[in-house]
Amino acid sequence: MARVLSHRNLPLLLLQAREAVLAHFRPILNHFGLTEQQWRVIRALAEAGPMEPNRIAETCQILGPSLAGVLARMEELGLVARRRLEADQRRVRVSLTAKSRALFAHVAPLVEAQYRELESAVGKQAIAQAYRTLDRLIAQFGAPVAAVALPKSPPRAGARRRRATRR
Amino acid sequence: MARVLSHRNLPLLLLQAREAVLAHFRPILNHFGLTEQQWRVIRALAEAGPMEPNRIAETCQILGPSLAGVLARMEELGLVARRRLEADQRRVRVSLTAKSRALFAHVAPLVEAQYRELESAVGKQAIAQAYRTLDRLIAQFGAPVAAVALPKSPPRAGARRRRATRR
DNA sequence: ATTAGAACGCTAACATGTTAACGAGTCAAC
DNA sequence: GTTGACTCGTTAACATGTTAGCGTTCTAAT
Repeated sequence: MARVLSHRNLPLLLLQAREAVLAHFRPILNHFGLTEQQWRVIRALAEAGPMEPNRIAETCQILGPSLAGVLARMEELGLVARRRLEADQRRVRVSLTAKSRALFAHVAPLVEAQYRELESAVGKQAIAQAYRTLDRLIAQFGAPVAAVALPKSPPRAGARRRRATRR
Repeated sequence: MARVLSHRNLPLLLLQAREAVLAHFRPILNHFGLTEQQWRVIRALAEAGPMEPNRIAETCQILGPSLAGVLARMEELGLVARRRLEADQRRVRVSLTAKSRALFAHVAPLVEAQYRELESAVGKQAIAQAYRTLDRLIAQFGAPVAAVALPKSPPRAGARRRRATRR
């Protein structure tokens, strides 16, 4: 658990914290053959009901293009169902299946139990404190902040590869 | 900035917080053609001097296999140099080049400036508070915690694909 | 009725994350 | 001196993250 460089490097510190927390839950998900993202999607749909991809994306913090693949594989595995909306053919409704609902019923209690395990080891109010701090951080950093001015012709590390036009 | 599901979901909250913070720095790195990981590596080497891959990995929170690719591309771009240690031919010493040192000299002040911008917008002690909370979180969750018992034959979402032996 | 924009989900191309396993090098026991 | 366990960096195979751009559908202005 090396922690050099963490000061004046908030993103890295958040990454390390996330890893430290997630390490306690990863074994559960692996045991059920679920990826972390699949579990986020299942959990979101189980708690909030059927949703459209863009809502899932922002809820689960997964970008659209990633989500397309995640949902495709989950559909393949029979974990979600996708159908176009009658009213608007662009939009899609994603819902859980019987299989994923059953899976959720198995996994959720274990995740909750692990949570309580951590709470009792770390202290309930320490975790509550973390929630408060993070909530505030997100709210404050979400508001617009002035961006530093960037030089016009910077020394670039690597030229961005050009995209091949598809056809 | 949707924030449903965040409660009783600490990993997701940390992910959202990280994204909220990083959003303010990503434009700088993109401007210089750097990926987030490349910047972490350059910063680490600039601050701590030459290192071996396993040290870089734990410092930058990048897993070994990912780092192998990151370093290979960075070497290709002339951002790092790799050489085997004389004493132990398994080990490697990674160091910055003149090019990446120059790049660091350009980028670091901008990152610092953006940091100060955020501090003045959010409040210095709010950020200090975040550091304290995250440090404690990492320390406490890093310590061993009892793991919940897992069922023997779980309903698996997807069978893990078998690995093809290479030869 | 037609058409320019915008919304939505998606594909494309590449970089990275994750787990397993490999291959070369080291070192200690025999 | 061989052997066998171990370390280190890496490759392999697949899932996901990231940015650009495409194609269809919808909407609104003409």
